[in-house]
Amino acid sequence: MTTMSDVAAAAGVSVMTVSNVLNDRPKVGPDTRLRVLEAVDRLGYEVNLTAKRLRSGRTDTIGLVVPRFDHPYFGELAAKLAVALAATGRHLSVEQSNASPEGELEALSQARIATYDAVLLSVVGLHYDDVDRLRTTKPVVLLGEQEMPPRFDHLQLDNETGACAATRHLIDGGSRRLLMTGGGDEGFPSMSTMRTVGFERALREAGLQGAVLPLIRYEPTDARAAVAERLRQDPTIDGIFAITDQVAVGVLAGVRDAGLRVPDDVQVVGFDNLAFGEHIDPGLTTIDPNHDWVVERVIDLIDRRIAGEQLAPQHLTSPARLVPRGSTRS
Amino acid sequence: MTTMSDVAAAAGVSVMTVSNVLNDRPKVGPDTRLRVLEAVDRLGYEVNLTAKRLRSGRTDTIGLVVPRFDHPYFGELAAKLAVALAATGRHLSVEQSNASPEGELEALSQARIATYDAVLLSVVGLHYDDVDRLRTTKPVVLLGEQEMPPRFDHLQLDNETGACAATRHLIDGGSRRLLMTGGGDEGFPSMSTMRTVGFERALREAGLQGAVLPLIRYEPTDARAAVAERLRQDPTIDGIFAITDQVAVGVLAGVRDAGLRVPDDVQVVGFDNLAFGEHIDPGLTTIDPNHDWVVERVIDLIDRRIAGEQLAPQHLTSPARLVPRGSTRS
DNA sequence: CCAGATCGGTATATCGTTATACCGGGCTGA
DNA sequence: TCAGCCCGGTATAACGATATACCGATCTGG
Repeated sequence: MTTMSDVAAAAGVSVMTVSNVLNDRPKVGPDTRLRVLEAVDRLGYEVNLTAKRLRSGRTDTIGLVVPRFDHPYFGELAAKLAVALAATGRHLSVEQSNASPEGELEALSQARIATYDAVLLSVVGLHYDDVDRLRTTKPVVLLGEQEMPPRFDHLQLDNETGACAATRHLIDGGSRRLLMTGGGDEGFPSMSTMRTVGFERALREAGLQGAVLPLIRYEPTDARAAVAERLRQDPTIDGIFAITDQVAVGVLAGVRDAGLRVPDDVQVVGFDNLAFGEHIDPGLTTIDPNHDWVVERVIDLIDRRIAGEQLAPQHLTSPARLVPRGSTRS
Repeated sequence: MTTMSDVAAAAGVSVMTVSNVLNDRPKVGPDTRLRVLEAVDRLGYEVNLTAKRLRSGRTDTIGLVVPRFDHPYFGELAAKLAVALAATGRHLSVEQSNASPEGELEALSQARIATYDAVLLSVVGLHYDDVDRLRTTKPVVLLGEQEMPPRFDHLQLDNETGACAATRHLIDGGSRRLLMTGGGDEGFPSMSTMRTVGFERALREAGLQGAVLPLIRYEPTDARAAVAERLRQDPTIDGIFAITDQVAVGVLAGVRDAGLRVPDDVQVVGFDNLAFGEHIDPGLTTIDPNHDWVVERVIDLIDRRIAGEQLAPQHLTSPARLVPRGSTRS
């Protein structure tokens, strides 16, 4: 490995001068700068980021910890974050929190967090205590709907309002016998609980009754089977609010399995606005989680925290917006 | 920040003893070990990974560089890699290569690569020269179909055989007027070129003719419009090989837009076996890229390289397998 | 009973940068 | 003319861990 001293020797200057040139610091004459750059080029030198990080205490890298890589929701969020961070010369590095089968949550160790300037932690599927254990020097921003220690900055979706809007949209489109697929009150304000609350509020306001069909896992396969089964028992259901778009995909298939048509017999609305929803048939009506808003707020927050600004823990809620497509009539 | 010296002082031992305890090295008595662990616990100490990395030269972290986070293909691969690496106590960190609008490919700098023990580089969308410029100390394994400097280890899919199998499957199902959506000979053995070659080989072997409909971007929206348009011009087309599952989603929509039915009027087959293909209607027949095989080979390779084993650059090709579903008849 | 091995533990140098303090010389201004 | 200032540049000490060599005591064997 060629180091800064090699370059310094080759250019006949001190290491500090090399460092100064490479970091565009003042105090270096134009001719010296050229000599150094030439040496850098000739030796193919590149800085050792690990050493730089140790000494400077900064990494110019933000960590994003997600429960799983293969969920499109996080992929879409990560892509937008990466672009926004790149605009200010920083990098995004994504890690998975539950990779080890024992669920050891190593990505949550304070040691790993300290290797970033800040960490965005998706708390979906994490427990209050897992997060409460964190004693960290670096800023941590929580993302997602789960009750978490209030000392952290925390961004959530407006799940209740979104779910309420989704349900109202079903009612406006003529549905009267509604089913929510996935969800149920989990006893704390989780994503599931809040969306269920929104669903029930819309029902109440319209003077209707509805049912909730709980699911163990919010995946298409489970949802498909459960919905088909339920529709066979109760073919009068004419509107389904799926707790996520992933579930909605299963719901669409389940409705078909039961021999019914979307949206003619049953309207379906999802939640998350994943990219594929636009392209399937019928297009999936859904609630948009406003990733752009989240990205903007998150970056503003970490910038201020990294700058050392003292402000009370921020608990922000992103507005949610209905995206009507072919799976509803409206 | 509490450091190792703080712990050493608190336990009344030297820093090396603390280090020895924390790394399970021998040469430390049982009582001393307890004293140290107690101090670690009391002070809430965790090692500084940056310092550890600088001194030891190892990071226990593997980098995966993908062109974009929001493509499900990479998400699914990353998830499997993360789990496999966790089994041996290592971590996976995912970066996006083209986050900056200027396409500066910073993730490809030798400096960033050096922050990992090894890097898996998805070369989709990269140019030969971008990769050829890399002078790196750490092992780099290329993933994906693109002609690249032979001095690197390189894993690819068997695109030609897969595409041929897909096309043959269409023919077996009764299609005679075939269209490939996306693809075309790019003049070098890219994913696009090789899948096109496979398509044409199957046609030739069956004594059929077919057409290729090139696409600028392999995304559903573009594919949908292009296919609908093409089917209106030529309604006799009765089988479509979509170059990727993402494209296939658009193709399915485009076929519907043209007033035709899948698979009755037009059979469709994709490539990549993305998770959603199982759940849409009709289920998408596709070619499975064998991620498990790739993960196994990749890990074996980097383990040997990290261990310093000298072996010629490995160029491996993963077998591809047909997954028949409802979008084809057979 | 003593040489040599073993055990528990430590002092010191080092990884490759950046922060800090400092230094000599040419200018400026009174 | 000389005090003081800026300019270009350097020497040295960290950052927080690990590798290496070494050391004194206790154990073992002939």
